[in-house]
Amino acid sequence: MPLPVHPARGYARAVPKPGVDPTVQLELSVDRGSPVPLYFQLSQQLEAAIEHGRLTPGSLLGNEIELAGRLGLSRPTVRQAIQSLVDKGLLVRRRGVGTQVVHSQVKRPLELSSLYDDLESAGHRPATRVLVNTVVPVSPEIAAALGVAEGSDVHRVERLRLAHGEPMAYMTNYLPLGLLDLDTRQLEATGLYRLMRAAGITLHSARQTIGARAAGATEAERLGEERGAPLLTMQRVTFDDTGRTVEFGTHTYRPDRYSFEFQLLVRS
Amino acid sequence: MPLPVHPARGYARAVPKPGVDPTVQLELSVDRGSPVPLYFQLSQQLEAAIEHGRLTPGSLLGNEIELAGRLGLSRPTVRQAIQSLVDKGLLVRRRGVGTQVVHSQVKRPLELSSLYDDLESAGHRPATRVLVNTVVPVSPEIAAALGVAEGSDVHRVERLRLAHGEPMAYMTNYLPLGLLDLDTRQLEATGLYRLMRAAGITLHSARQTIGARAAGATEAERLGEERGAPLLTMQRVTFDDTGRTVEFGTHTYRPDRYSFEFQLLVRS
DNA sequence: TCAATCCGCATGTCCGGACAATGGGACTAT
DNA sequence: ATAGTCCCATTGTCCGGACATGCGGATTGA
Repeated sequence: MPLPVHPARGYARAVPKPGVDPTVQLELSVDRGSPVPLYFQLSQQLEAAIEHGRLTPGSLLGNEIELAGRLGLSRPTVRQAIQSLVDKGLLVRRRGVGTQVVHSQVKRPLELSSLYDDLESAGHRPATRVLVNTVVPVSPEIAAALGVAEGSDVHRVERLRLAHGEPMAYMTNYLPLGLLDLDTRQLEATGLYRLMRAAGITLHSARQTIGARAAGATEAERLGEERGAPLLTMQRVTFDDTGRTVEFGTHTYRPDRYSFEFQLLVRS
Repeated sequence: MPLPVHPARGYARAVPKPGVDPTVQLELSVDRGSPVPLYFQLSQQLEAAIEHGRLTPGSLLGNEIELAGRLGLSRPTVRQAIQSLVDKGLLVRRRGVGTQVVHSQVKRPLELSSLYDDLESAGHRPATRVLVNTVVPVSPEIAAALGVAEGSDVHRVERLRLAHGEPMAYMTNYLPLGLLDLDTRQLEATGLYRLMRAAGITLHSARQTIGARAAGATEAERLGEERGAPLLTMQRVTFDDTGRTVEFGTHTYRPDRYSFEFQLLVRS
């Protein structure tokens, strides 16, 4: 490049370099008449563009000011949209550089999901067999986990989860009384979490432990395994957004038919 | 105040009800001379107050406007501080009601952490024995997982992790060449993630699979187990913030000595 | 006594602007 | 060539204000 001598303090305007992706042109638009928040409309469109490859990994998003001007939005609104995608792990911001699409195939981060929903969305035709659905006095351990008084009663539900007709998980759950009524037919038609949401319970968080152990005689038989076979185990305590403990569960999985898969994000 | 009868449309000022926690008085302050962002100073103080019980679960935080005025900050700044704690699961906002501290004992959510750091912070005196530290040509599977060309070479590291002198995990890791140099002494002194961070790699996300299986003869011996004993397994692919794959690992754990424990938040 | 209605409160959304801080490239001097 | 310096682009932080929206309690009416 000949680089003509420039007068003092004069810089040549940066030319888009062939190797580097310039600002991507996208058809973005927002509907001010919609009740959907503007930042949400924008973040959804950006997410869809990433999903469909219209925004390629590594490409810059164009600076916020210009993007805001192009859409007729303010910068805070644009920033709010971008921030939500950064939180999802789809974008990375670098001060002085810009915002770019993350290369790797980011799926969804680990979320508090029900086994039933996971199987269903994976096309596994889940089925549930409710084996026990009663009310029992709590043991000291369960009382501690659920945070209820030691003499009280709780729901006890034992279910066998099948996929493609084969047993996959054996699940024992305890729930405080009065939160929701556990109808066996409903329990066989859907998952526990969906019932809780339908009952107006807003799930907030859960504490989980995943481990493994050898199958005992009875639990081996439940899952169609041999005694001593390895089992994948999960224990979970779930809280709603008021802080109440809404569920405690102990699950065992056949490891040849189920494993936990998820994506983690670094919180920085 | 004797509360004189008010004219039409006049409502008596709400008196703090004895049963409900009123707005909590806290000593909060920000230092405008500090380079630490104001919203971050505030969120840290709030988090510390929750941690130490000065903000009790269920108590209201006081409305944002008043809080901003008391601290001499603007509402957006206060909101940013509060939002970061909501994202951490420590606070819950309800429109028309206020922001309150979550009841349950929220620990930290699941983060992309190293086994070494976890053990160390739990006071388990972790030790590492590096068994293999070489460069090998990739197998097709590893090449696919790491996203490198099929003829190329990669680092291969095999380590045995001990806690209290007992074997707990056997870890095999593959890394692309050129990212960092793997010194065996350093690998025995700390964890792999810490080495990566020290080499200027910014971790972004990881894809994990947790399962279980019966131990084969050789892996049983490595962990001091019997053949056929249940093992907890984990596979992980880690990406940095530029989208590069920086590590692929296959780990096996003795389930009587290790399990995965974490907290999940519902993303709403 | 109970249901419908109204109203205030607190958060949710959005705007327009200002200055700071950082990363990288361009230029300069060695 | 190489190291150092300067400047610029872009995001980070912060402000003050405005209106919208949903929840809950108090009032009102049947």
